[in-house]
Amino acid sequence: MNKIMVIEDDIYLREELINTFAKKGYSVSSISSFDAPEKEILNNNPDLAVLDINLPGKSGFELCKWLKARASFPILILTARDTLSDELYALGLGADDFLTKPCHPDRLIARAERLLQTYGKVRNLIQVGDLVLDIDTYKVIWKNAHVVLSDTEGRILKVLLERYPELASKQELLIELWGSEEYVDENILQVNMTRLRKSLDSIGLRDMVQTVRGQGYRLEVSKP
Amino acid sequence: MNKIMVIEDDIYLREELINTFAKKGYSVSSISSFDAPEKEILNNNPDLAVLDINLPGKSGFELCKWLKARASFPILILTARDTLSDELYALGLGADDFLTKPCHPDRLIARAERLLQTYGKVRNLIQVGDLVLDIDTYKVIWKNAHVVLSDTEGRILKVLLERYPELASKQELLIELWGSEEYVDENILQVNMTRLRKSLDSIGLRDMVQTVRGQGYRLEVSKP
DNA sequence: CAATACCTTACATCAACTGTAAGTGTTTAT
DNA sequence: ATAAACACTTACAGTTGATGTAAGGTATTG
Repeated sequence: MNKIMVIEDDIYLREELINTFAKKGYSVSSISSFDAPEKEILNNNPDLAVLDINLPGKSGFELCKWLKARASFPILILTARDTLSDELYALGLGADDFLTKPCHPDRLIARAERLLQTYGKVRNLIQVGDLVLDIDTYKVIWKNAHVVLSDTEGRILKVLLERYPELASKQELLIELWGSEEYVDENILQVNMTRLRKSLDSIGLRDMVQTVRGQGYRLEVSKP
Repeated sequence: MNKIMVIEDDIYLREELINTFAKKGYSVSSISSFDAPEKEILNNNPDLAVLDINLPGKSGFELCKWLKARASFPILILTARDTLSDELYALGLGADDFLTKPCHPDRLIARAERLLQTYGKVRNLIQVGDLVLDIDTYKVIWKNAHVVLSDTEGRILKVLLERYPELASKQELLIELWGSEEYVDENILQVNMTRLRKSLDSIGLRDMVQTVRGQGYRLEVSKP
């Protein structure tokens, strides 16, 4: 069954939420510490996150934005802040739904299940800005165009997307793609960079892969 | 820009909705007759449908269910019926969001844009029951498993899914896949059926492709 | 039990992907 | 200005996976 992660600091509400989902048969986990919640959530790799806004430390808004840039599970915001501007802000950050407390358990369940169903179709996607990469098939979607990359091109783009907005060093790429940086001709990386750039060009993504002389490569993605 | 279709019988509200979306730069269309709205909507092929519930003739609920079985664009329900049971019913039918009138235009826009963004990633998918096929890459997703089919296998499955729940005749398949049914050895279809079945087996989809002796093949898909 | 329809496996051909090699272009430092 | 270092591009050949053909096996029907 699907894994749901509850990120809520009020202990009573948290237990109630866990109960609500557990009764429906979901495997539920929650945050044990709000010192570094990001890592804990990513490591848990849930199918859905239910997120409060008013948290100790990093706010739910920040967390939402941070997670959306890295992970591909849906985020449902559940908060007592019921103003329209909060809702608009959350949706703008990429939140997938926005419910206000108090919320009827049936509504919460129904909304959560809708998200799980929708995202069941889009598993294994990495999204950065307008760009989407399917890591099973290396299909790249951008605006209304798409192209299917070869295996090597796709693996390179995957590394670049995972490092974004940082650069990926030549060493990292050589190790990730060819197992070692020793005894591997750096030319193989250059050749495949050319190939990747050509493929991305074909759907209008010119100059997306930028060279950082002496260090590596970096993506330049226009924000949505 | 994205196409939005407004399905609302109250003429004043309809114009207001059209205006709201048009001002944001969307291409908006609406229903001209409620005699046979299904065909008109499908022909229009929008990126998003905004749907009222209380309509003359077929109700919005029925329409939602009918569309979800055939089309792949998101449906946002906008209605004056504000009970929880209405919302649960709509979400259960596959509606992607449920807003109640009166609704602030900014909220409507934000929710609509979120749906457009999410569904931008899932373009070119055929879904029947729990099964999803990406027609660009022929990736099949089922429950938590997936497999990428070869070109020929994928094209066969695509035809089978398009004909579902009817059968696809051998002639149809031969013509669609190899251009003609004359001078094409029927064995090539059998060979590739074996290959397709083997691939589907590998993710647990045993006996999904059924033979109808003397006629063709049919899918047996367990409903979600 | 024979005829028909369907299934399976092996094999050769073909196309796409990949790494190597060699040569060209660009940037940096002296 | 010029050489050295770094990066890019193109061509080529080996390898791999997909595809259609062929041949033989299995299942269903009357």
